[in-house]
Order: sequence, then C-alpha cells, then structure tokens
Amino acid sequence: MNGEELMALCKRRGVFWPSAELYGGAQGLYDYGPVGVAIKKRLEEAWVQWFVGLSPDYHLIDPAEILPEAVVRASGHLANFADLEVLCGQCGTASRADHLLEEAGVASGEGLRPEEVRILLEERKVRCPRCGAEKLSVPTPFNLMFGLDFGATGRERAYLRPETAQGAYLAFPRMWEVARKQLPFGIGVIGKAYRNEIAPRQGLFRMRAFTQAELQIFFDPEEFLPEWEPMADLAIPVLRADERAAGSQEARPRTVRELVEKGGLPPFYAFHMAVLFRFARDVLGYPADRIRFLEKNEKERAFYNRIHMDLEVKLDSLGGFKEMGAVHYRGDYDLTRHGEGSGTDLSVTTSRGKHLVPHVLEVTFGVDRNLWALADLHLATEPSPDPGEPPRTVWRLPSYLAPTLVGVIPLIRKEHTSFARELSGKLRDEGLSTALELTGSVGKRYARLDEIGVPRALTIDAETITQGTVTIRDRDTRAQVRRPVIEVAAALRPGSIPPRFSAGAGEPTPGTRSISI
RNA sequence: GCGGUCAUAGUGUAGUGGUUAGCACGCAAGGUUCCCAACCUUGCAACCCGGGUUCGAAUCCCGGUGACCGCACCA
Repeated sequence: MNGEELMALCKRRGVFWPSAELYGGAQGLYDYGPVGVAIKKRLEEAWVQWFVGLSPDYHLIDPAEILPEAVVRASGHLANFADLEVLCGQCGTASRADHLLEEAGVASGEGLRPEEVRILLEERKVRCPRCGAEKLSVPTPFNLMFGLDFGATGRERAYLRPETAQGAYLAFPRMWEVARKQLPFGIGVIGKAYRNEIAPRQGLFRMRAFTQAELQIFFDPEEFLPEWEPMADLAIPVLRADERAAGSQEARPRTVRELVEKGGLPPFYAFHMAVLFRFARDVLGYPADRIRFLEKNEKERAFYNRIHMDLEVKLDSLGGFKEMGAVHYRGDYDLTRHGEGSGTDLSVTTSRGKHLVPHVLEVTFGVDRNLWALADLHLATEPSPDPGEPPRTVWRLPSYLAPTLVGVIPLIRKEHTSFARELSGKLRDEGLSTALELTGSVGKRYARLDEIGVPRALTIDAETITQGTVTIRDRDTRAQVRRPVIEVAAALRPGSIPPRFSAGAGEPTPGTRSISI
C-alpha cells in the first residue's frame, strides 16, 4: 500500500487525520481518531510491558512538557537547536551560517551572535553555495524548539521539550531516592515532544508534535551486565558505520555474541539492541528481513552519543528504511551537564562505596511512526479467497494491538440484536473491548471489522438463542468455530495481553497467535 | 525554506468561462437475503481560503494555506 492510499484509509476509518482541517490544515500536526487512539494506547501499553517490564527497578514517570530555559541551556539544546540561518537574496536558498563559515575557514562559528556572524560572512565575502551570489541576508536564528513566554510578565523564557528524555534526567536525583539508591535503575517516559521542523513530511514521520516512548537506564559502566547470553545466538542485521564508510549499503546479520566479542560493543549495549529488535519482530510483528540497525557515524550522531544505532524498518509507503527507534549510549553527558547547569553535584555513591556520575543508556521508540509502520506492514488489500467477490482489506494487527478485541454481529438484525447488545455489554463488564456491528449485510460488517484490524467477531444466530453457542470468526483466515457463549470471555482474554520480555532468542509472533480459538 | 505538480461530497474521481456540478464507493432509512463488501427503493453529502478579471469563475490571474515529488534541513 502506498503512502497516499494508507493516509486515505486512515482518514476514512478514523485512525488519524491532519489537524485543523477546517482551517486548511496545519503542517506537521495530526489528530488521532477513535481507532487511532485505541491502537496508540495499546501500542504504548505493549511498550511499557516490554521495556519498563525489563526490570523491577525500571519505573514510568510523567514529567512536565515545558522546560525552563536554564534546562535547555544546560542540555545543549539552546545552542545546538538554534542554528543561524541566512537566505540568499538572489535564489532564496537557505543555508546554515555556521556551515558557510566553516567552509570559509572560520574554525568555529558556534556561540557567536548574529551580528558577529554577519560581519564574518561579509569579511570573508561568503557567497551563496547554490547560485554564487554575494547577497546573503542578515543571519537569523532558527530554533527547532518552540519557545514560550512563561509567567505573567512574559519575560521568563521556557520551551516545549524537544525530547522526553530531559524530564527523566531532571528527575534523576529524586528517582535515586525512590529507587533506593541502587544502580542500575531505569526511567520510562511516554509523552509528547515538540520540534518546529522546517519541513514536516511523510505523514506521521516528521511531525511537529509527536509521541516518544523512551527508557533511560542509569548505570555504572563497570557493573552493568545484563544477561545477554540467552540471546547470544539471536541474529540481528546490522550495518556498521565503518562498513558504510567502505561503501556497503547492506546490513549483515550477526549474532549478539558476534556483536559483543568481535563487534566491540559493550554487552549492555548489544543486549538492548537485541531487546529492541525482538520488540519490533516479536511484539509488533515486523518481518525480520525488513528490520535492521544502522550505526550512525561521527558526523551524523550527536557528539555526546558514544554509540548510536537506529532501528530501521523498510516501508513500502515511504520508499525504504525508516528510523523507528534507537539505542544511544550517552555516557555521563546528561547528568554532568545538568550537574553543572544547576550547580548541584549529581554524582552518587553506590552501595559498594563507589563514587560516580551514572552513565545513561537510552532506548527510544517513536510511537506515531511505529503506528504508521503497523499500518504499512500489516494492512493490505488482497484478493478474496472466494472467486467473484471483491478484494478485501485486512489489517493483520497483533490482537493485543487491535483497537477493539472483538466485534459482535447479529446475523438477522431484527431477531438477534437485543441478544448481541446484551452479550457485548457482558463482555465489556469483563473488561474486554467490543464493537457492535448492526448495519449492512453480514459480509459488509465482517469487512469493516477486518479493515480496522479487529481480530475476532462473534456472530449471534438462531442457535445462539436456542443452544447458547456463538460462532467466533478469525479475521485472518475467516474460519469460524462454534463455542458456548459462557466460554467466550475466557477464550478471548489472553489475546488482549501484550507479551513481556523473557530471556532467549524469542520467535516471530504471528498476529493473533495468542488467541487460541 | 527553494523548485516542480496539485487541491471538486466521508473516500476516489469527471467536469477548461454559462451544467439542476456528473459518476463510483461510502453512509443513513426501508425492503429482500440470512454467514462473508449481493440486489431493489429512497435519502445524505463537495468546488481549500482571500482578493482580482468578467455580464457571469469550480474553470482565468494574484496571494495565502495544505498535500505530493526532488533539493536543503532533520542537536
């Protein structure tokens, strides 16, 4: 399915749509509809179960979305997110002033005021890199962060967080107490982050407001040794930075053991690559041959990242591999900077009496873009198994990610609707999500459920009334089995529970395996 | 941000100066059928926004907004 078809279907079925359509739309902003909200919540819950569930010492917090200026100054976002931009007066091309200065032989344009940069550009007679005209505009700051007037006077500055991670770092001292002064411990955050992207594009991929799920693990690099051996033989496709420099574009599968023993990666790093890989493959159901890790080189990665690998997934709708998550080894950069910025010593003393600033391993996950990927990879229009019938569109979402667990359909509307309502209500009382489908032919109702990924449908017919049994239809195979009504809730419930991480190599999960009926 | 292409019911589209703005799917009501988008009847629903040209603009021009594709950007 291409990107435009996917977007059309998502708009039509209430998954998501551009924000403020009434006023012509707002670039880079999307609203989730009822189906999208449900899937997103399920996806976030699956992430929590898998990542925060890695250790009893990992905890979810919900820090503020607004950061005072001092925070982003210390974190480096104020300096690094606020590039000076110049426009060419002849061709209109926008260029980064610091890049132009660098090319002109000025070692570091960083930290200069706009006026100082303007003078330097003039002195060096810097020309537009595209058309060569010497007509560059006055440098103006272009900040990727949304600035806010904070407080009644509006004189205090604050910013919408450009990443959720900062809130976790700020919470470190308090969490050190909450986590009973033990390393390692982890902080998970799911929430919105905001970036004033120059050119938001590609649906949910480059948004100005987006949801991140991030796990920050604080640890002593000499003592952090997760048990990677059970996953030693798990093969993960990886494209290393040195291989890319040598011209290779193909990821090569290597085992976790190989990554540790030959690849020079710390065991804790390789372990979390494997955890993220298995989440994509086993929980989200992405085909293994469409997943890879891409190591960022020194130029591409932020300077504080010692190791940076993006988890990428190949999507037809966006024409190639796209970043879905990442593993960043950030060293002690964050706590050191916030220690300096706040004037507070953020080093800790461990139970073994060791004194250190904890290091951070960050495992990030883009919620919106993965929701898009779930549509790209699991939603397809295919020929009907019955000749002469129109093709059907099926979203083969894993059942624990489905917006609704089960549809309830009265076979004959006049005769079976009241029973259907009653059954639907009972299932809801038991905590299962249901969707009543009353209008149109039975086939049409199944088709509607297929399209939004509802994995099971209960059909109420004459036998339901007389015998107390219903048919349970499987979305993927269309097969039906008949079961006593009283057994239905118990049979369906396991399918609503996302898997938790367990040691071992794992295995790909077919969408609805966990519902065994 | 630059360049190109484009913008018509919920979705996909037809319409190149005067149309009751057409079609398909959809949705709703009823009938029929009674386990996979069938059929019949009826109904719902659109010219992105703002200027301009013209007797008259969905159609031509300008500006805005948004989308797609390339370039640039993506700590």
